[in-house]
Amino acid sequence: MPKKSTSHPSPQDIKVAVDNCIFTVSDGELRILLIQMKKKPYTGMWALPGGLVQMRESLDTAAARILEEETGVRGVYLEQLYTFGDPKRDTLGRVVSVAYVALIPSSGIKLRTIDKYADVRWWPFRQLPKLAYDHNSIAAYAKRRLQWKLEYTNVAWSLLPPKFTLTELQEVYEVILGRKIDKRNFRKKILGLKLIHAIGEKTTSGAYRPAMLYRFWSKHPAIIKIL
Amino acid sequence: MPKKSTSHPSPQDIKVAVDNCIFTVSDGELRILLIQMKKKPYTGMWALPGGLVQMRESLDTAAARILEEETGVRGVYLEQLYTFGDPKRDTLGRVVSVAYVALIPSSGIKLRTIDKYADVRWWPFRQLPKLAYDHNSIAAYAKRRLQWKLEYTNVAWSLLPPKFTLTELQEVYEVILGRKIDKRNFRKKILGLKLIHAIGEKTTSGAYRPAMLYRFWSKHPAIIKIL
DNA sequence: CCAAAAGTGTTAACGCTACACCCATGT
DNA sequence: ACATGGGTGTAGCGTTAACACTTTTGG
Repeated sequence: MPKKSTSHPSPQDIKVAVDNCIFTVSDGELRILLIQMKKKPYTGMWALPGGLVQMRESLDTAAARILEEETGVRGVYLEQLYTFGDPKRDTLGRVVSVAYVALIPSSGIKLRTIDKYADVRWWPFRQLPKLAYDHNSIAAYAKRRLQWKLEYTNVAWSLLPPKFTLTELQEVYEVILGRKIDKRNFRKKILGLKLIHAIGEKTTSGAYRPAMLYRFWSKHPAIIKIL
Repeated sequence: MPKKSTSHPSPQDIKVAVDNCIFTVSDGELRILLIQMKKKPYTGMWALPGGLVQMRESLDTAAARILEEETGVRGVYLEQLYTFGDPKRDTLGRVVSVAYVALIPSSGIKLRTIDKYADVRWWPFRQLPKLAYDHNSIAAYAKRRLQWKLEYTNVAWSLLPPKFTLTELQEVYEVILGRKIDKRNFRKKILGLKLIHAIGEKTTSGAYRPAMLYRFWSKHPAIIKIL
C-alpha cells in the first residue's frame, strides 16, 4: 500500500492462525472443547484449540489438521466462521485468527491428550471460564452462528450418530436454541422435510418403550427453513 | 506447531490482504466496482480493489481505508464476508485475503481515479470479465451473501439514497434477487414492517405521476424476514 | 386524450401453533 | 400394575401468493 498520507506503513509481519470452536451436545448440554495452555504468557488459562497455518496448506486444511491433532476426529462438519484481526488481540505480536466451527456427535469420542497442552476438556457452554485472547468473543459468535444454522440448514445431523431417535434430535434443537419445542409439531415438521427416514430398527438398550431409529438420507449441506 | 510427522513446517511467512466487493444498483443493474491493475504479473487485468493490512489497523479498519482510497466513500455499509486462503491463490507468494462487502447508493458517487491503478469502473455483475487471483469466486460468493442479506435483513437501505420511492426500493430487490415481485404484496409487506415512513414530499423531476418519497427510521442492522 | 408509472383490496391456500391422550416396555 | 418415555391428530389463526383496475401527471 504505497503513498498513504499517514505515518509510514511498516513492513507487514503478521501471523495467521486458525482457532476451532468444536461443539457437541451431551447430557442435555451444549459443550465446547477447550484446551489448557502451557505456553508462557497464558499458562494455565483455557482457550480454543488452534495453531498457525502452515505455508503449504489451505485454511480449511489447517483447521481440519488442528482438529484431528486435538481430538483424533476426521470427516466431521467444519465451516469457516469469521476472521478476527484486532491488532491487540494477542499481546505477543500481530496474529490474525481465522475461526472455524466444528460439529461432532457426542457418542464415543476419545479425546486425544497431547503434551502440547496441560489438559483438554469438554466444557458446558453455559459455564465457560475466562478464556485466553479474544476467545470468549469467538465462542459467543460461534454459538450464535450455530443457532442460526440449526434453524435454517440441516447441520443438526452433524451432531448425531448415524442412527438416532427423534427425541434425541429434538433434544439437540432444544439445548442449542434454549427453548422447549412441541413434540408433535417438531416431528411433523422434520418428517415432512423428507431429510430423514425410519430404518426398521428400534432402540434396544433403553428402559421403557423402545424408540424408532432414523437415519438421514444425505449429509450434504442444504439450506432449508427448519424451525 | 511442533511435532508434526509430516515434513518440517517451514517458518510462516504469509501476507494478509483485504479485498472489497463494492456493490451498487444503477440503471436496473447490479454493479460491482473493479480496478484495472498495473502491477507486474496481472497487468491490464481487472480485479477487486484491495491491499495489504497495515500493522496497527484492524481488518475492519483496513477495509474501510481501502474503500475510501478507491472511492472516496465513507460511512457506508461494510461487512466481512469470508477469508480466502488457498496457498496458490496468488502466484507471487502466500497471501490470505479477507474479503469484505460494501454497499453504496448509486446516486452521486464520484469515482476517485488513483494512479496506482490503470482504471476504475463499475461493471455490470452479469458480465464480469475474468478477474485476477480468485476474485471471480469471491465476487460470486459476495453476491450470494448479498441476496441472502436482502431477504433476511434491512441492508437494502444501504443501497438507496436517504429519500427514495417504493418503486426504487422494489427495483433493488428485483435486480439483486433476479425475479419479479408483485407490487401490491411488496408494498404491503414493507410498510407492515414499519422500517420506513412516508415523508410528505413527492418526486418532482420525473415525468408522469409523482411518487411518494420515503425515508427509513433507522439504519441500524436488523435481522428481519423480509421476503 | 393518450402514454406511463403510481397506487390500492380481496380471496384462497398454506403453514404454524396450541393442545391431551393412549401405547409399549421394564421393573 | 405402574412408571416412564414413545408416539399420534385436529382446529384456529396468521401469513403468503395470486390477481386487475383506477389515479395522476406530462406531453
